[in-house]
Amino acid sequence: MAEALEGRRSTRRTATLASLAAELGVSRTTVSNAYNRPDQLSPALRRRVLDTARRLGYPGPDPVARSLRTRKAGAVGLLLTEALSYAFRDPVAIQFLEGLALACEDNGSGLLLVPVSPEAEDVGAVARAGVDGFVVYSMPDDDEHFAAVLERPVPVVVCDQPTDVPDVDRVGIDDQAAMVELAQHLAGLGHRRVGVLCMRLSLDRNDGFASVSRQDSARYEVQRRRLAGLRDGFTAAGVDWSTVPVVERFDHTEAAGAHAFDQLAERHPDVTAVVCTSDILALGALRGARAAGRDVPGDLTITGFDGVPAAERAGLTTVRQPSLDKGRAAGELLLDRGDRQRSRTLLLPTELMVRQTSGPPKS
Amino acid sequence: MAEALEGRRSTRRTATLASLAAELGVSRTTVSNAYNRPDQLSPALRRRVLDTARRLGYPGPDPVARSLRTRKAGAVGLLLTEALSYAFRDPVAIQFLEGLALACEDNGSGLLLVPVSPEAEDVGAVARAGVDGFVVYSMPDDDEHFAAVLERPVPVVVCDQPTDVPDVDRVGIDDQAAMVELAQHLAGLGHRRVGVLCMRLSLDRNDGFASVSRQDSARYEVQRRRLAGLRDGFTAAGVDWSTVPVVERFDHTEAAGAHAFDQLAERHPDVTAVVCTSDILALGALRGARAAGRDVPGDLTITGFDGVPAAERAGLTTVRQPSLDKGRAAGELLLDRGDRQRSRTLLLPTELMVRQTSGPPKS
DNA sequence: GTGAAAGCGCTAACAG
DNA sequence: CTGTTAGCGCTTTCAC
Repeated sequence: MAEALEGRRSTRRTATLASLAAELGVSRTTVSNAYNRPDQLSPALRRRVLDTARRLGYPGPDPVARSLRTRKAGAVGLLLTEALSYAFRDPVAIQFLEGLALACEDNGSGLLLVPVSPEAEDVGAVARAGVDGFVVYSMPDDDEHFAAVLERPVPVVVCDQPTDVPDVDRVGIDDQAAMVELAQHLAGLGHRRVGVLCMRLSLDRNDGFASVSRQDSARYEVQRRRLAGLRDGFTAAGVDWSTVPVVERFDHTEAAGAHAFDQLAERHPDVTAVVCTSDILALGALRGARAAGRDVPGDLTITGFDGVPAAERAGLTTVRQPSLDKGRAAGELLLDRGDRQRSRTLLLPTELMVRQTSGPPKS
Repeated sequence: MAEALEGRRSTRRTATLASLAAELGVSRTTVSNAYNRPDQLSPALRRRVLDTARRLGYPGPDPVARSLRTRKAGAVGLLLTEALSYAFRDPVAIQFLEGLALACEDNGSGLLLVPVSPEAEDVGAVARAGVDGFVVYSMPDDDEHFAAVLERPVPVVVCDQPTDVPDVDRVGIDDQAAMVELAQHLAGLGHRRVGVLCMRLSLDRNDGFASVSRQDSARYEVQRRRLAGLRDGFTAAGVDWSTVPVVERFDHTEAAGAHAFDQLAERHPDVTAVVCTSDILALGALRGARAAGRDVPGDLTITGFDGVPAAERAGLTTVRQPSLDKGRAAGELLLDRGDRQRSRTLLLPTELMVRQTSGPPKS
């Protein structure tokens, strides 16, 4: 980045507040006031200062120097699970971003997307971010970037995962309870032979079946809890969870969902319901199932999680979560003045959306 | 923002590089080197420095102070047409963002979304952004925020509009030529009675027909050029452009597109083709047309512009533009070292995608 | 209404 | 390999 930006425009690095003051024969204070406290000087003098500034090409107080002095950067840092660019492919993340952006806007704060290189050791980006606080979106347990955030002496708000971090506010949903509810819905319809499609459970790629022990030790708390909710709900309905096939996918795409469905269906052709831990996966599964000639919900039930717009269009039965509200709440939690006593946790409501991809089992 | 972030965590503002050095009995340089130039001191000493830092709760060099000293912020600022949050609703903007994020990632730069309040005078946010350069996405002519960006002594890259800004690089497409091609396609099919749906042409809301003079004086250059392209293309086919109805919409949503279609169809029921200057509008028009019982493309042709995923799914005939590439190119143009001589303009290719919403006129 | 003094916390020559 | 010297550009009491 060093010389990268040494361009045409940047060469006109010219006047400073001090040189302007000298030129005008006034003190630096006065010039500073002209910009920051217009009421502290006569309008005439202020006008003179600003005019001279323009003539000298003085661009106004340097933002970085001001930040150093005032001890505030005017920006919120955002740390994301994946590469920065991935966020713009995931509809849930996009909605979260929109909500967060809204909160920042209201506050006049900038939103700094912290570059987290692919698998980078480069924790440096976190240390180098000039921000007044961090919002951390859905990180795996024991993430080093997150650890780096915690090192910084600024407030932090986590969305979703990980939970139970001392001195850190959090906003999320009750993933486990939401899944219990979904399981009850399906069990109520009569489903007993179910299969599950879930997102990655650890940092190492495992595109295939996930054992119960792998499920329980998942490094992604959200997935762990969603699976736990399904286990609780189905177990209560008399299903032996250890017999329930869970297929994991590292990539979070519809294609992955479709392929995971094939894998599940091949080995367990008898399942009557496929529960997916995300809408994207479910949408893919739906496509895969229909491509395989299955009738949904006629002879197969498929459900998702998240409540993205595409799921609604597809009539997918799913659990809706307020992604945008999570973003806004995270921003507000970070930026809101006031009662910042002990760490707060905000759990937002979810809603089971029964639509057209779930029904009673065929037989 | 001031006290907003004075929280639990932030109170542990403690050691500085200087106090650490004092504690260790070494110079500040040494401590600085421990962080920035590990090769400049013995591993043993470095370890001692780092250990003591941890013990004292020293979080490492303050990013803002470092930025002041090194004269680089490590971040790129992004200025967007609308409120920050709008960007996350527009699929074209999202793709642009993704591309830009990719370029930033590669460079290890942060991406700072500059908060531009709704209709804010608050140009201050631009002045206050600690960034090494700005990417400006599709701004109207004579925008004051953009003007504020130009005041800053840093490099600037504009995407799309406005064009012809001195000393500023630009990336975009040839909107006019792309529309000429589309017009030729439609004229070739035999369409002579056409109608147009376009995005806002100025900052004041005008949800209705736009006169030729309003078209020509549009403050949004992209819309101006797309309309000009249509005019050129259809005029060449013998159409009197002054008779072509152009319906404008301030909001860029499918609902607006559908409603605009109704408005057009009511007053000009005889048009055989509706050309929209964006896919969103076209998707809305398509919905409106079908809701009105029209057969597309049977008795009505509808086209879009942009090439968003939803347009592909809908089989919409449109002009595809490489939104992601534009974002990446903008980032690279800003960050790439090297030949930064005079201002560069990068025009990316577009492609006419003839799909299932265009066909010969009915009669 | 205006100025003087005192750094914010850090890095970068350049000596040693 | 380590320390000295000089600020980066600005804001902010606190007197005048």
